[in-house]
Amino acid sequence: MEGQEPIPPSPLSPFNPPYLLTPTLSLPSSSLNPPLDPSQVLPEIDWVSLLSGHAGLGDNYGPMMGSAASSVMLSDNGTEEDKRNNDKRKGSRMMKKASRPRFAFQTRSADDILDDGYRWRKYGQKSVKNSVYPRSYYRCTHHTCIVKKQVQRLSNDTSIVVTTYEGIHNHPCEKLMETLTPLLKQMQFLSRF
DNA sequence: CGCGTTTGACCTGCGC
DNA sequence: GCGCAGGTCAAACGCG
Repeated sequence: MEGQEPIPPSPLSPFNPPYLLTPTLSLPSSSLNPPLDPSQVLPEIDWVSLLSGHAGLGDNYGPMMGSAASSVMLSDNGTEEDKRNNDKRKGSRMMKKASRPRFAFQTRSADDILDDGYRWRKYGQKSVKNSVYPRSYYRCTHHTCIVKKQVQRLSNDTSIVVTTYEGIHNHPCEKLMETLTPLLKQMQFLSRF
């Protein structure tokens, strides 16, 4: 992937939900990186486990977010309706195999958490095999939103963070709304004249 | 006090 | 069936 020309964002991208555009990523200095060469990174990261859908890696493999990251995208449309919905435990403990779109990408950043405008709550952290760094699990804090993301730093290139999103936000980006609300009010005010 | 993080336990899926 | 690895829960804790 060449990553130089502007690449239309993927419709499945969590940064581009169908109904709204999020502002450009506000990453800490030096985070928006030169395009990564995935061939250097892919061998180490376990994309299959990261994306852990059963779809093959090659299914949807393409660039996204311009030069910000190299990425892997796939949507595992859970074809088989799961018969194992027997979540007799507290609530629905083990989620059925996700039928939500998953999207992974890499960023070069000193911070594990990139500010994508949404609010996330960490609900777990696990050390994973073949990786020095643990994988962190986050959920969107919006009460109606079930989007999750996983964040993991590569062990052979510690400047690279792999973020995997699962699902699409069903609510507006809060930071964007914060930014836009005053503007909208002003526009409404001006439009009266 | 509310919200977010930490962390150990628990659960499921999968390979052998 | 067993063990391992990954994913989630929830109590405890910290912070503003």
